[in-house]
Amino acid sequence: MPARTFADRTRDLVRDEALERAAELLVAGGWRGLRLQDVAEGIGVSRQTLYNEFASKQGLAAALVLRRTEEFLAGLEAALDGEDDVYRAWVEAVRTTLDTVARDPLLRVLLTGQGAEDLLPLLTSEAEPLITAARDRAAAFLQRRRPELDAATASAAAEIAARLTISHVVLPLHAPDVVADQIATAVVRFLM
Amino acid sequence: MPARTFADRTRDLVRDEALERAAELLVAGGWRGLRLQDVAEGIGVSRQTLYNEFASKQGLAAALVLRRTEEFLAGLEAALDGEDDVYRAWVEAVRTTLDTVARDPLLRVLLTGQGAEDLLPLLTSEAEPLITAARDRAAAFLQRRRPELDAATASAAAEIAARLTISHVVLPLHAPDVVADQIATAVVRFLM
DNA sequence: CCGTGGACACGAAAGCGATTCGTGTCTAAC
DNA sequence: GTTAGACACGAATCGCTTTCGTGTCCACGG
Repeated sequence: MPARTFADRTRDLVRDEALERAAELLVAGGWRGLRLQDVAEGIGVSRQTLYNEFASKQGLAAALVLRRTEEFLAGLEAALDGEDDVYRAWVEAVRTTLDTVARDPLLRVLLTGQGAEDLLPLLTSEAEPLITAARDRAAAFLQRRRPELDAATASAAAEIAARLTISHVVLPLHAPDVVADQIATAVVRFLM
Repeated sequence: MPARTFADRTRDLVRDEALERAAELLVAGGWRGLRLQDVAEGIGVSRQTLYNEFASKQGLAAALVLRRTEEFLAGLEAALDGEDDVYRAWVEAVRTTLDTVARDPLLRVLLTGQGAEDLLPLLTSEAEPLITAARDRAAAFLQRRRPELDAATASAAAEIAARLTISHVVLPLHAPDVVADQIATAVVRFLM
């Protein structure tokens, strides 16, 4: 049981607001345009406090990436678990992913690594892990629903879905509904 | 019957050598580092001759893209038609594509649009068409082999294969053989 | 005749100091 | 424990000059 003192709670509050504000400024002006001064002023603390909390600008970025990653994976898992049928579950997961990425440039960079000249310098070490993380969570979902599947098949199907989804983010040619149906169909048929 | 005069043949020879030399210099030094002067000296003609033949630096790039595209598509089609079984044909097509792209940076740019800051400024108008062209040729192959397929299904299967292949070019996680098997499997199962 | 080499204007890029800006650290004060 | 202020240091920016490459023209020569 965590002994959360008052100091702990204010600390978390600062982290929350700082990351939120940093995300806004980051997508607005890029990595280079992000100044710690602005983040501090934006939430009403001193610049020094941010250094106490995140150690450096890179540290803040790392915390930001960590948070967005977890949010995305949680949303993905919720979409998958929200439906009984595997096909419909996957349709929902793809659709929400497309939707989320469409309105969040930061997530797009984290997932695809596209147009990152100015956004997040740590994409090289974070873009690939996020994709494999998404694949692994989706594979786990598959094995939860279809316990008879072997791990390799589930992982392969999940990876196909992840790669196709990202591909359609990078190069959209069809409506999201059509894409979601195609990917979900490919997955269920791949599973025999 | 084309009346190919001597002038026509020397003209084609100049085009061939110029495009070949330009491709080398392009992948070596990028678009900005490519000087028409060097191309001309490299094949022993004057700079003016290149302008007579390609009109501009952009014109040379366009001709280069056109040629590489056709070479790639011809190789793809040859790989597909080289096998009787659809699964094995697709394994070969994916494998040769991965192989070709691995050793040709220019093709990689044309197919993926990755790392094109300096290579080919016309990727915006050429990268997407090449992908759809590959999809359409692969779909045509499918309908040749399985005449009972409707156009939409064949096109969808071909697009899935194209997108997956490109995805594995951009972010390779497995050995080419494994990838080729997975993609070919996905295609044949997608076709019921 | 068609290719060549030289000449040219024009805009883009490179080189180069002087200067501003932001990070990261420290300290005195509340 | 947070804050405002000061600081060094490296990176980015500015204004300027100079170089470079494109695209075009023309007189010459095999």
